[in-house]
Amino acid sequence: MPRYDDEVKRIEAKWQAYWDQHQTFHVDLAQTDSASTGKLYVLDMFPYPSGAGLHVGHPEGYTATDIVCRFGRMRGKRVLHPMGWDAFGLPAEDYAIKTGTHPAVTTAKNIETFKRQLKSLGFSYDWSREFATTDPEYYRWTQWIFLQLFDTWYDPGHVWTGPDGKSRTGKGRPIAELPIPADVTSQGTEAVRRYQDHHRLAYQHEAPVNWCPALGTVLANEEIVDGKSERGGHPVERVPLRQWLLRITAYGDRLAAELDDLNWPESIKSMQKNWIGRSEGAEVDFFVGTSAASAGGTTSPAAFEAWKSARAKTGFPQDPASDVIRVYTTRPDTLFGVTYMVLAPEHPAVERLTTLEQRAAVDSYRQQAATKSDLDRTDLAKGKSGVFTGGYAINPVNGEQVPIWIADYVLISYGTGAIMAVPAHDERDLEFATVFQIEVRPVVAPKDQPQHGTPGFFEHGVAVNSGPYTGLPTLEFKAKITGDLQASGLGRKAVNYRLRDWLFSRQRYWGEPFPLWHELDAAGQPTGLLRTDPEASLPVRLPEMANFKPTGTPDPMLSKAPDDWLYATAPDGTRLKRETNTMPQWAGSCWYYLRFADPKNSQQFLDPAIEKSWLPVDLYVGGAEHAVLHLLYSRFWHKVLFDRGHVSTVEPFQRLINQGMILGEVEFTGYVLGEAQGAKTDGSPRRWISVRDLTASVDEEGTATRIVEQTGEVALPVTLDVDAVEKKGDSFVLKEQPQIVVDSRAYKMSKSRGNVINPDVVVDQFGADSLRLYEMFMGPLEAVKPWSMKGVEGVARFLGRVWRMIIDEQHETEVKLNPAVQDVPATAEQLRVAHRTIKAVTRDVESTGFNTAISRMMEFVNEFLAQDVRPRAVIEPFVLLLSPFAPHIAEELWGVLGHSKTLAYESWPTYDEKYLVETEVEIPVQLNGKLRGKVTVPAGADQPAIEAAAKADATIAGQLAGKTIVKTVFVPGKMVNFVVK
RNA sequence: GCCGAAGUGGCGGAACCGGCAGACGCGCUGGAUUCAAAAUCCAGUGUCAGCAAUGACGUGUGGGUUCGAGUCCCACCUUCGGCACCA
Repeated sequence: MPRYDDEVKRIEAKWQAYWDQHQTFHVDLAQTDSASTGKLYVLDMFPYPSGAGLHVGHPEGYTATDIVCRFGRMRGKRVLHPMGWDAFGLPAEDYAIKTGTHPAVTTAKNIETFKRQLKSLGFSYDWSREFATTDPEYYRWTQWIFLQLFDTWYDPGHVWTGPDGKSRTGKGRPIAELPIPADVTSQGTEAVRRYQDHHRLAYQHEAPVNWCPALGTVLANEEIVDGKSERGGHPVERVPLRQWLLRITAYGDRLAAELDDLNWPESIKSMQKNWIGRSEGAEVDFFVGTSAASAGGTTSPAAFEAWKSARAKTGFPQDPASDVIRVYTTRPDTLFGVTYMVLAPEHPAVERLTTLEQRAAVDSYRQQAATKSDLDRTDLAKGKSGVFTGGYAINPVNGEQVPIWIADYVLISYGTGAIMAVPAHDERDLEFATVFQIEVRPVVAPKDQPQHGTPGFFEHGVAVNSGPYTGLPTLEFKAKITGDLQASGLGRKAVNYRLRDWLFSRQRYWGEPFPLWHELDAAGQPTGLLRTDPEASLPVRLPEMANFKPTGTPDPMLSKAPDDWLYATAPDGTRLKRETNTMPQWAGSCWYYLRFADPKNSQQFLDPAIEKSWLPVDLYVGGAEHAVLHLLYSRFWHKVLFDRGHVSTVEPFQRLINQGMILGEVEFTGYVLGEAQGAKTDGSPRRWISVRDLTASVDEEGTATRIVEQTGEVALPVTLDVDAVEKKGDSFVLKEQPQIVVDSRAYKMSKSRGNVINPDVVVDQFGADSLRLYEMFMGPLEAVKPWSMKGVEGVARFLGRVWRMIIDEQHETEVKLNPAVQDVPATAEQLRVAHRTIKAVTRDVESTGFNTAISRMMEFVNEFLAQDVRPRAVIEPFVLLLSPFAPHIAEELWGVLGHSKTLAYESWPTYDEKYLVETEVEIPVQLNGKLRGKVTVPAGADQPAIEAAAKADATIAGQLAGKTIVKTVFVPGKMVNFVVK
């Protein structure tokens, strides 16, 4: 009795070994194949090989791409489907700190586990392309790309046509092509080098960074959630430090605009656009004079007039001089409503503008702001705070004196770090003005009541009280005044981004070293001048280190590296010290999709011929948690490589699908009062409380709890058995006490909740095919879905039925063909079912509707299990349809059906419409749009025939009696509807 | 607060262009097989009324368009994801 459940382990091991031995999925990209119908590059977001092993979330996307690949091969496509490891990063290093195990050892071990697990699922990767981002032969080229970034400056006005034939403005160009101003050239080569360094896409910057003492590293803004580190939830401090940044903002426009042509979910595109946050407005200079503070905080009208007429001649300077405060605004139309200005506390002009009387208050406020973490700043932002500097500026449009404040609601890192405040028409300014009782002057009115300006009106409208501009609609006003300011040298059009430059250095060990040296002076101090490692000498390997304890300071780990790694003397005698920062984890994942196409190339990062024929990635599948960062960084690098002529496409990922998260099993949670955690119970009746009477709350430790709305008493959650609850109305209640409403929901899988499903366990119990099939059957790939072990049993049962449909279970020992499978012609009805299934499954796979494709196959099996004769001519195509989903059982059945080699390259079945036509069809009959009956008529029956049949039907006739048909709606082949009175 | 996605049986979900709501699976009920159980097979299963034929109601809520709305339009509610002083 060879039952499927008894055979599954043998079958899966057998076919995994077969695919390995025959290199079934190996693809040689250099080879051309005239018979192929094109290339298909399908990529999974490669995993970080954590110590916890594979999670059931991983195989979801991996199964989807595997189906697409297997389907593609059967349709004659040449398929590139690689897998590798995103292996640099914090966890391996944290483990090293704890145990002393070298991160390379931990990483290798974890990779081994992941690989074993992935192989046990039968994915059709070309494993010969495998690599990890930690391989020196890989990070050699990561460093090489960094050198490209270092060698590039962005020329925003450059108009050019790329290899894609499209014209665009703005290009990353070699630093050698950067025009050097004459006054810089005249200062000598060192000045030129510094000028170039100032314009590179990779540059150094001293800035307050997010220093996390617990992790011993500086974090990027994106790695901080609610003021705490994303990993571990540790507090973060602001500390000034020299950092490497990548000038991603230079590409802001192109990163936003070039999303349009991509086949990505609209939600991801809009998330990226929001993240980039492009805004258009104007920069305006407010005159403060040269000695504002010493002049008692005010500036003479005469000096202002002189400045203005000078500006009319010179125009608006590129960089503001110290006699002005430059602001950025998106609403230059509200210039007549300005009643104060605000500088960020860190703004360099604060020092100069602060009067003697205000100095103490300003200094103390600045100190507070500097030490505050972002969290504190957000917390305190619930009310606005700020201090008057004592200084004044002059409003360029009306010559008014405007008081200058500092406040931390203005950020130094956005725009110019200074704003003109218009409390009447900006919510934040209004809040601030209310706290400090500053004048609110309305200058915009709603279109429908244009007489008076309306304070608190934040939308577009019509200008009032705005001198010569009064009466203009907002948009016209903006355009006009921006032009006028430009003409008089007082302002200009400006664009800003919410996106900041990318903080690219980390102070950890387990990352790519920078291929850079700092020149040292005679005293051994850095001069600020840099040298690069020659390309031929890459990779710069990580030095061996004795211990991995963090330095305890923001100094990088590598500053403790051995001297022979740290120091060198250049041929010209200059002493050099290595850059000791390492690159962030994002670096390795920014370009791995390129290397997969040519992973062994020791001459180039990627062969241009292969790049041209195999890029871009046609389908990229991964979790939505990478919707912004990874995908934005990758696109940025790709565009730089494009500008520098190393790749021929502007975008790396043509099509993107985000798989939805898999949650744990649905849980029912009731709440009780008067019990402590884990203290139950003496058998006394529990004091159940309905969730309707509870409200969510967060305690001091940040843990979410439920409390009684009226009394504030904390309710203890109790997990309930399914049998203890029932549905009542819209909610679930206790069976015993139906007035007690309970929670019913699925939670994110987590160790602490204990609802994690281990794929190894599922494979062991049901087999890889069942796991794959279940994950695809759960629902749409993109949806968030709860796990259900019963559901896995369901698909395992289906595979058992497939097995019995084709295999003779009566036979004692041998896996033999079921005698019902015969070489006889299929009946018309059997052909109809088969071709209907082929049509539906094909369409569903093409549209990634895997759940419905599986439903169709289930219908096929339900149909054919009931038949005593199962013609081979319909059974074989079915096995092929099933094979991308459940490849092991399909290969086995294919063998039993008499084939000697893998079905991986068999032609995908095709259907013929002629088998799909039915002889009779059932037509629904409606009366006034309501279904009243059905009539069966020959296929292709015309309207009169169907109407006659409908009227002849007993129930319809009864309903029609005594009524008049006013109208008949007829949809051929679909339905007929009588409108009656 | 802003941006995005989604609300359909007891549960996961299906329904292509506005045309039979609930495919397929889970669960549940009854039956067959069995000494018994597992496994398997058969039948039923949106709610209410009815012995039944059948009827009424039914896709988050309220309105609208239409012969006909889960699907289109307007307003709102809830859940999830993202952003959050970006001037």
